[in-house]
Amino acid sequence: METTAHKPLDAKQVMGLLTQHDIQPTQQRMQIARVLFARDQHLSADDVLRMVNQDTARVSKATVYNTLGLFASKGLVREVIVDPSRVFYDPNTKPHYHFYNVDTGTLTDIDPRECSLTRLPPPPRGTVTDGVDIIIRVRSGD
Amino acid sequence: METTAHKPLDAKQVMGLLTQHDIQPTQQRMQIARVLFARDQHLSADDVLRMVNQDTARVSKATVYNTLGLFASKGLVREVIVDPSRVFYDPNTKPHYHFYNVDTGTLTDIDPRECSLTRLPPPPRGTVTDGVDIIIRVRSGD
DNA sequence: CGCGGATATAGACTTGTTCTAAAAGTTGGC
DNA sequence: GCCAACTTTTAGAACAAGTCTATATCCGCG
Repeated sequence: METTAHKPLDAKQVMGLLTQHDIQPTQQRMQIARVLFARDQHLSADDVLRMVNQDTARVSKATVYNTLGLFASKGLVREVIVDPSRVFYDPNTKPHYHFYNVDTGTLTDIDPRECSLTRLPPPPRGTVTDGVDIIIRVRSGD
Repeated sequence: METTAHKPLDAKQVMGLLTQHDIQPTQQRMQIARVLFARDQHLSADDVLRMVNQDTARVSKATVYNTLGLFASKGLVREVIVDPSRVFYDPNTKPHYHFYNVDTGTLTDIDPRECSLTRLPPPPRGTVTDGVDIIIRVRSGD
């Protein structure tokens, strides 16, 4: 059901990803990238902080936030804003959309071929399009 | 460019709106609704708090938040989640989509007839669709 | 080695939002 | 009209995601 099935990446591959995106590979950036790209998933900053620190390694909260922001600005990951209480980071930067389960807080990818969005309106005067998000909000029958 | 051009409503009409949506009309709910429905606009809770209190009237922060949540749950207004730093409330509950200018923080409505979204994928097993959001993020050429 | 710029860090801080416990308002029965 | 039960409002404390600040650490280069 996922758009792409990432395989866990080794150190060399993660480093490649960073340098390709103009990001100096440092210890903590590698660790964070490793967590993000371990699989297709949608993690909050807090998730990343916890996962990165669950074994010995120490990465500070500030660094996690800085790094996720950096990754997003360099196009390494995509920020997904569906829940006012936290931002999700999506390692899949190819065009695709999302289901968001408001009861469980779960995000699921939608392959862009599964929905046809044609004929977008032109952006307002003096602006340029930056991205298109489609979010289908769903509920578990509660 | 707006989907619907609301005309400012008088007290009687605002009360009608509330009762039609199963909401006990109280003083403060009326005031908040009056601000929201004064025109087609996208206000944050904070905007509403300020506007409701700018003249004599006093409505507490807690009440503004409670009331906006109540209105949203009763379908009187729509919550628009595009910015992690605040939720917007949209008095237009008809299906429509949004431009979001990430530089200015401005929301603009998109008439659904301006973009054709056909063929939505079915919601994941055990879930029902709650709503579809389309957000076109734009930047002012900075 | 040791300098300088980039990066990381702890912890204080900010800010939107929620919670809590108490006060005020509303309603219906008598 | 008056009381009891319920709903709504309130001030302010609490909370949590995210940001800021000032200091420390790292790292490449001469």
